[in-house]
Amino acid sequence: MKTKYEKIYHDLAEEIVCGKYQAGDRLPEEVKICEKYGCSRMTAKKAYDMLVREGLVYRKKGMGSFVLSGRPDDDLIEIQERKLSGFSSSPKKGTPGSNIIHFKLDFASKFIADRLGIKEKDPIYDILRVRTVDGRPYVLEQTYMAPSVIPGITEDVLKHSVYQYIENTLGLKIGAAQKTTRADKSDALDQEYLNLSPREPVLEIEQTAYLDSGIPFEYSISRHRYDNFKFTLFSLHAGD
Amino acid sequence: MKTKYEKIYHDLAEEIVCGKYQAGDRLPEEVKICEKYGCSRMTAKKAYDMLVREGLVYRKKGMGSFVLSGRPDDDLIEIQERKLSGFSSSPKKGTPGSNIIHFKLDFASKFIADRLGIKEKDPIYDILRVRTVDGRPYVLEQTYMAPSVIPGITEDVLKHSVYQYIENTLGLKIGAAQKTTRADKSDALDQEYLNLSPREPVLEIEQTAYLDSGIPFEYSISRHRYDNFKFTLFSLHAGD
DNA sequence: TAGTGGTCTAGACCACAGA
DNA sequence: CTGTGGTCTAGACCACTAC
Repeated sequence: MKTKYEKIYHDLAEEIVCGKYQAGDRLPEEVKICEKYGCSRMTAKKAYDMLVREGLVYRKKGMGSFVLSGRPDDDLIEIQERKLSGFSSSPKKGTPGSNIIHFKLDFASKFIADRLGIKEKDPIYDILRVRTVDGRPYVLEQTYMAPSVIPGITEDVLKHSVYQYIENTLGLKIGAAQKTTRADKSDALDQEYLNLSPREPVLEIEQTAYLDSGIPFEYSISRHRYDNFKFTLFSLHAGD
Repeated sequence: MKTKYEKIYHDLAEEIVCGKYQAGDRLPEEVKICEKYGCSRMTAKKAYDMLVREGLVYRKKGMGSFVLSGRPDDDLIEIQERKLSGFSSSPKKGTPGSNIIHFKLDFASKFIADRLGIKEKDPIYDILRVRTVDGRPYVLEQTYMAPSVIPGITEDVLKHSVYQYIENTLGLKIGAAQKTTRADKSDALDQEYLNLSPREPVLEIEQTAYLDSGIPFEYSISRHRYDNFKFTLFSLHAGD
């Protein structure tokens, strides 16, 4: 929590997700926030704007600030594109697991090299994993990373969290990601590892993730079982 | 273009997409923008922040502001979740069309009523359309809207743009949308109207769209052919 | 050291909603 | 009318980068 507006934002977000403020409730006006935190209105507004961008809060001139949805959930695994804790994937119930199918060092193809901003035949990590919930597979993940950018990946790191390794151990900051989503027929690999029949499709998410410095560090293709995965997004329509 | 920061944002975005600034180019520093537009640094920064959030620009302390990717495109129909012009769907080449399969007034089911914030059995528009490019179908769209919120929908409005009708004719402002994406097997309806075989899947996008006032005005389910549609998203990782 | 962006302030004026 | 949020300013200090 380095900045004031982050502190205010986190406090409010916390109070919303923890139910102190329910959907429809009115939030403190900016002036109240200013008094409480000893800040100017610009700073309070900046915090509120972040909440608005995430779809947690709705504000209207002359009326005030109100909590929007505590969205209903169902039993699908869900990625919510909210920034509360980065990319929050909520496996709901069940214990998550991860099986490494292969983890090797390889030479980059032109295609991969382009996406990672490295040269063809530069070394890359080539990782294929199946993620499971209660032992049942739900996603097949092919990941490529350049050791020149992210050194020291081990099976142990993969078993835990690559993102935590990058941020905590390497001290790098993750910046942004570009994602593309498609539906596709399942292929032999999908069918084997996700336990699908040939008629059953997958949801593919292709992602290039960037460090804070703008350097791409990961290119991945995730293929999800069609029947237990959804991808949720909240998007504002107009400019700030 | 009501506000200064919108004007600055639009000017810069225009210069980027039109190629005056290429990927990697350095953009004017804030002080230069301040001089050019007669504004304060806060205002210039606000415009730049919008560009950063959309993934068009990358900034770094002590270095400056730089254009990021003018992304490569392929021949898939693509929805890009950038706010340049709301939700921009780019059918690339070909002339888009829209066939209305049915357009009727009905009574809301509990499910639909919940999503549109109306009461069960309140009247709703029930619209089923196929969108085409060069006569070839690519998406089957089931849309529900409440006449109490969006009155006066006609086939003529549907032939053009519902969103333009809402903003220009009704003078309402569109605020935000919540979207959920899944893969699914195609059903008989999909197969008929999208010309799919039973083995071929669809990409389903479920959307609730809200007015600027927070009132939901549209609930829709779009089922896209799997082989010519993708959904692209740029997302920042951390707080502002 | 000079130049950049990141944060923050203490005001100001406006537009809008409600009593 | 008051209270709300939306915009905007003219400065300030800091952290970082490059030289």
